[in-house]
Amino acid sequence: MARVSFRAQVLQAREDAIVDAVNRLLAEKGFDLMTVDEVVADVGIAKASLYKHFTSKEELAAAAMVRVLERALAFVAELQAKPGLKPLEGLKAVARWTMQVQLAGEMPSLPAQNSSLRAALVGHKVYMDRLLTLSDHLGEWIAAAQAAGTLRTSLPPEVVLYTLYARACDPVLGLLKMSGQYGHEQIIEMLLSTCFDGLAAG
Amino acid sequence: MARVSFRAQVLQAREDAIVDAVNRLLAEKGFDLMTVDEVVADVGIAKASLYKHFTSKEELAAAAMVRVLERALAFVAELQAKPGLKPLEGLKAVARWTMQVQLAGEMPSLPAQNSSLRAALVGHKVYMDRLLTLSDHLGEWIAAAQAAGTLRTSLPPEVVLYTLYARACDPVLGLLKMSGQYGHEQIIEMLLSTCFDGLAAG
DNA sequence: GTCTATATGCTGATAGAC
DNA sequence: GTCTATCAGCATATAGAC
Repeated sequence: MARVSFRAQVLQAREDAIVDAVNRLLAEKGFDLMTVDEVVADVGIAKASLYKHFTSKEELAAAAMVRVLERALAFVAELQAKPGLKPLEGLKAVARWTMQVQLAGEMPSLPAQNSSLRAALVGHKVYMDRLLTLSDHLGEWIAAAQAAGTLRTSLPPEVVLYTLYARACDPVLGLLKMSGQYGHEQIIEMLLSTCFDGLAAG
Repeated sequence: MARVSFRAQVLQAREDAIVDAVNRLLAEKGFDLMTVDEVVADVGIAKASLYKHFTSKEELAAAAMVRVLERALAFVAELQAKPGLKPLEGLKAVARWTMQVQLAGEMPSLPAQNSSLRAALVGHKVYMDRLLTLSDHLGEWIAAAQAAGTLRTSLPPEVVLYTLYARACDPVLGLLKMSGQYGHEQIIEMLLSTCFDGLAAG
């Protein structure tokens, strides 16, 4: 195990604080409306200092996304350690987890079609690695669930995967939360139900 | 019928051209990335002229949304004129229509959580009127479908309504379109299927 | 109402001293 | 690496001549 100097630990802590702030602001206002000035004001450092750690606003967003993806990967690993877990249950658990993160105000929201950000993200090696790794794990569950007959085989795995990812930024969740009529657990169960069982009567 | 002067017609045509450009740019880049300069460059007028018609960028977005909502209302009216249309079929037809508009690149995309825009929209009388009118019509179909047993009664009507509205800005559609593996009609049928029948096997 | 020219503020990003 | 001070550019919105 490599020794880590005290100085390096302080730097790491500062970077963590930056990513914390970025993550919260991204969840709150989204990428376009988040400004670097807000980030530095939140962390309590000078803007030039931030740019020593991260070279652009896009890289800030990528760092926040990487951290969320790694949390997701950790959650998936936890699930996979359970023996006898059915693939469909794994998929539902992940969908539930993304909604919990969203309700906690910890899910960064990136514009679906921002060109500058998309370009930066697809060119970001760590981000792409985490995203593809997660997709691989979910893809295995999807294939297994389809083989087990618990997931509809008429849908291409890709469509299932995208549909699950979309639950992480579903505006319906925000609307229901804002209405104040339902508890968090209730919202999650209803959205899980619409996602897996659909709107139509069985 | 009121007589309309030639001058007024020209002004109306110009406003239509402005809303055309706004609608396209909103669909293409979204509200935050759309600039008023692009709009006026697209229409071929001076910026000050645009601000004689619309007093702010938010009002431009509202005008585009009003036009889309009125197109939706016209579509609903068309459907309601058909005798014997089942409520569930009406809801599916509307969902299909929103996806077609989206695939045609004609669906304005507004940020879900932009504060300045949201405030302007909820304070915009015409926009709110059209939105509530449409919600009323869809709400009737939802109630009728639940009464007829074709729509799950375990879901509050509000949740169904929001879920349908969310199909109009579903990122899954854009991802599938970008992948290039599926035709437009195929994409729509798959997403309709996930929406109404769910992901799980029946 | 339309135009040219401009006001005003804020953005992401840097220079250079310490 | 951190800071203060600042840059250059672009955003929305407006003044004032015609």
